[in-house]
Amino acid sequence: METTPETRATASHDGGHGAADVVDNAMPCGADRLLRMLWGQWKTHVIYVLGEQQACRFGVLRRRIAGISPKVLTTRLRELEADGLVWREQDNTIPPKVTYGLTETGRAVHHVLRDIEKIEV
Amino acid sequence: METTPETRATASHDGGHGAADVVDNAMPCGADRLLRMLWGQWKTHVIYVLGEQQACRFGVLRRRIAGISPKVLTTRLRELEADGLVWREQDNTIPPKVTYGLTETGRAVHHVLRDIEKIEV
DNA sequence: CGGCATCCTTTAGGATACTG
DNA sequence: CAGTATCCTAAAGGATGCCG
Repeated sequence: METTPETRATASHDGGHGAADVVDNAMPCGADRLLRMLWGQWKTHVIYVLGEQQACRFGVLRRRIAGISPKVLTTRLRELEADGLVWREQDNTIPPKVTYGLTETGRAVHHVLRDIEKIEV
Repeated sequence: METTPETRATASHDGGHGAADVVDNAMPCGADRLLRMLWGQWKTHVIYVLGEQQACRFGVLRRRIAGISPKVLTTRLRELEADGLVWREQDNTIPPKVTYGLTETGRAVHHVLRDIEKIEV
């Protein structure tokens, strides 16, 4: 799902008969792409925690998100980094020190998260 | 995942030693709940299409969302309805006629969807 | 400390066929 | 028309354990 970005809207060959009910492929839904960056069990929590401070180390992040396993946290962070929502800074020392934070886009997302929170359900 | 709402934050027993790094269980993240309503492959598309008009019949909806199967569309609609984002009106006639639309909350979501779309990535 | 690697279980998503 | 029912595959998610 994450690996194949455009698996849909591939049905434009059309049998050849006159198309009147041809599907509306001009689906706007740019929000879909961004929302997809927020799918997955812990994404919002990561954004939240990172949004509360300027930067955060891996271990701290992990402790602040109760119940997440290191593997999953790493995966989430890599996804968010690949999507340009999170930056990562690594010290190649022993012991290693890796710091994470939100990018500008990440902060924008953090902001809409706060808006979403306000919706009464 | 949808069926077990609070599987996390269950680690408050604490060994007994002074707790300084005790996890921050007061995770706010109310956005998480709403965002979760938007997970799943076609949710945003449904909200979008329904948001463009006042109401929409099942078949129309299905044709406007290229590639979705009836089963999946039904599932998505049931989920959105259960979450209070979509209403459903059924005529028990033959042939049946079922109409869907956004609730007030659904419209609020549709609105933030438009905001999210504006985020530059 | 901050990860990868490996394995496994659960869940989501979809194709197809049938029905009130 | 608007769904169910059944079956199947692909991902996501998570529990270890090892390594630089």
